[in-house]
Amino acid sequence: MTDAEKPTLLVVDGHSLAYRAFYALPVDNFSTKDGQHTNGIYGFLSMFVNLVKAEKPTHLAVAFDTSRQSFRTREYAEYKANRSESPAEFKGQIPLLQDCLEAMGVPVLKKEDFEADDILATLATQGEEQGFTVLVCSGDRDTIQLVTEDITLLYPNVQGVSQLKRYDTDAVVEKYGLPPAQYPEIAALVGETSDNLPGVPKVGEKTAVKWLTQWGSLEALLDNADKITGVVGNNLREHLDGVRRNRTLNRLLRDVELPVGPGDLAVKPLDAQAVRDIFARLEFRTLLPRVFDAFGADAGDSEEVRPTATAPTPSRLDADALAAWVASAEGTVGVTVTLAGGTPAQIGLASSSAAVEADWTPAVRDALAGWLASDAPKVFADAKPQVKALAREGVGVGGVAFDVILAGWLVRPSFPDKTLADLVERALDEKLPVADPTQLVPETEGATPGQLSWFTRRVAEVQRTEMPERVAEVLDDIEMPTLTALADMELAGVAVSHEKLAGFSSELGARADALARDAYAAIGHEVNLGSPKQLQEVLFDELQLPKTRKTKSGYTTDAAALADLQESADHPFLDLLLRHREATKLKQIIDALDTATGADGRIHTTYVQTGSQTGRLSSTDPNLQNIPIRTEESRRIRAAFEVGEGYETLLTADYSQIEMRIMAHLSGDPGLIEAFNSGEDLHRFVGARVFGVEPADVTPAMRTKVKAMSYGLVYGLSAFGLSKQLRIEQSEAKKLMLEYFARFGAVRDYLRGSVEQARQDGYTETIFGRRRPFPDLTSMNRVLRENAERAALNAPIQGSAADIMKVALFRIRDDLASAQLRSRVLLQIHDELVVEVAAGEWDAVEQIVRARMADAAELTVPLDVQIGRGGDWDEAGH
DNA sequence: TGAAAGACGTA
DNA sequence: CGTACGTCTTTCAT
Repeated sequence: MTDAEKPTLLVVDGHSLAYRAFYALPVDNFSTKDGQHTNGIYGFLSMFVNLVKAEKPTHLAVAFDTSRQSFRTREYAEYKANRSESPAEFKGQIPLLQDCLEAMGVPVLKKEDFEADDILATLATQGEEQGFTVLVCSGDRDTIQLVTEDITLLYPNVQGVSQLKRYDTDAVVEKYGLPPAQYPEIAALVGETSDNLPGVPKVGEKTAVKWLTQWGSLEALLDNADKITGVVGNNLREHLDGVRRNRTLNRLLRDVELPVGPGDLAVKPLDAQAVRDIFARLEFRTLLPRVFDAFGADAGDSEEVRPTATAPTPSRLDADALAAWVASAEGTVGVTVTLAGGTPAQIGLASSSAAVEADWTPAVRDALAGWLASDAPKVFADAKPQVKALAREGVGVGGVAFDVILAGWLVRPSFPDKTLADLVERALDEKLPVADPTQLVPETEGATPGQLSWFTRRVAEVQRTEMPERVAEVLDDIEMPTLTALADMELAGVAVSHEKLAGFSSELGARADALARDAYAAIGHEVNLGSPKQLQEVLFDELQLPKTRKTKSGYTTDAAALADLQESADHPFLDLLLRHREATKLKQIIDALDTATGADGRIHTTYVQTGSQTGRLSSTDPNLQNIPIRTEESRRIRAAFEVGEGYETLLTADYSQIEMRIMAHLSGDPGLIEAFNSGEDLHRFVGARVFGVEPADVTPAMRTKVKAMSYGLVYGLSAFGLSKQLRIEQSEAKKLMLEYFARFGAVRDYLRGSVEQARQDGYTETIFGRRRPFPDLTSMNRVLRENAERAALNAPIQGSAADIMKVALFRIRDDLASAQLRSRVLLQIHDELVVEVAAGEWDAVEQIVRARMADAAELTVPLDVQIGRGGDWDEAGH
């Protein structure tokens, strides 16, 4: 039986987790109007539904203590005697919580004289024997002893219950240095304060582990207690009985007689009405949909019945049969590699007539590697993580012909479908079978990898026929090759200097503290400088400064507004606040980068190819597309991005003024085209035209104005906005715009015309044919319509720039590969690339980058590329 | 606990 | 009353 087929049993210690939730959530904020406290219930259920949603158990139970008394207190009266009576506010919540669970169809187990953990231990042990994958969720450390190959402990972090840490055998060994079964021996020596079980004085975890490792077991250690020297040896000898008692008490019972066994705990449908009723009583609203979602039930009101999609039952093939199958497969093959923590777990393949699948084993890998690497056309649902996982296994993937997630995004960039299940509903109007935990005898197993591939193929077929020709070209010619390039970049990562980051971080930390102290002094008391709400009180109530721009709940304290305030009514607090913000912001960014650095000393971001509505990429975990650059000091962060081991230097390449160049191309404006062909500085050229002077006589002030105007054009700037930014009268801004358009009239005509075109078509289009729908352009709501107009103005320009950069990116990658160069692209920041250059390859790489960026699109104006070189990103960025 | 709001970093 | 993003912190709901 494979893991995927094994049923999963989840057993939860309701008492300990609700208790933690009770202390994690402020009790005042969680009570019903008649005064019933609900924080423990809410916190527990919130954690619980997340757990069920994430782990999808097939069998489930929650255990509770019945009282403080148990066989342990009879054996040792002091057991847990140090615990203060749990507050009445908490106790009252337990029966209500049990009611909730019962309404949700979750078995609630308790047994007089035993603790919840004994029930967990019994069920976990039986479950393991009966072939379950068992998850134990408890806030009691003693449950560590239960962990085995098949039993994993989920243990809440220090604060609250939102984060659960997984303890499998490896994690326990890593943390304690001994196998899980021996954890109680450590605990017996060290003692457990919360259970009122004193340990051997002066013996902590370190000593306990050392002794147990040395003697092999607690028993052997105690037998040889006379051989331990020193004070700790004496202490041990004086506490032998205590240690034995601890060990007896912390042993969880695995044979508690229970009315049910694991097999009786199959997840069953929740009673929707009962859940609604009790949640209404507890005044839980947001929790309701989450519960229905986690338990796969329908909230009830509007049920659309869709047929459940069907697929052939995939054959499970061995490596040789798989190799034979792919060799004879015709047409595009659907491929699904299921992942477990970034490594392949199973693979499923589907042709038009059959589906096959297998666990991912070395034999399967070797059997399929050749076909995977070949040009044989393949279709995926979200290929990038799968391609990356295969790459880590040393398997290249070629022929990545279609990705249904990318295709779905191209057609509906505003509401990209995130999963294959979404697309099966949209494209096939069927429901993808999902493992339905609410059904006693599941009608539908979850779809297997082979079936997922089958559906992926079918979705792709429908998408292909429904996709406009030009959009299909964007997918084939831009997005698919980009996908592979991005996978390479993410795998490569970028090297960062921990030393540089750490040094800068502590510097900024000290500065932030000092600034905060000065700021408090300036107003005579402390205040949370990170709280806009508290700052408003200080600025507008205490200091009586003039009111700033309104926000939804008061007045803004953003940097621009504070700078304005400084002009009208300066107060020392303002400058200190601004500088504090700057220092803490930089520190945050630095610390985030530091923690994101992998064991290889590099940061591996994830590029979200469907992350924008315009065609741009986005970058997450961490976002490497918003690393500071504007201030001299912030560039020290860029200086921490360095060339990595085995490489010689970093190369940066960026398009200068690519959006204005696209504007020149799209509008065909002769003046703007001439500006770019003249080689003159753009803003100087434009300034000369607008103000009617020689280029040499364009003053810095004039240049600033036309520069703001040019950039603003791309965003749909108004006279109001322009006046605001340039801090000039609105009338002057209006005049500037009129002068600008008098000289560059085709630009205005283009912008107007493109919005009108979009209004008629319902979408905008980039130079390459990427579309973005704009239904709001015909809205009767003026705010909606005007917002859509500005976005529609911008979309073809920003989108065309994104298209061009993508083309450049994958061509550079391909050229570097075919020239057999080791150098590789690491980062893309919209109009900039960062390349890691190997020794001796600079000239070749620079030539490739320059050429591929410049010729990525054929415009009426040249694409200018700036190249920089240096040992770090800051140096290279000049 | 998790969603929303506010602030701010980039192109 | 300027487009496109992601992340962090605080506040608030419940």
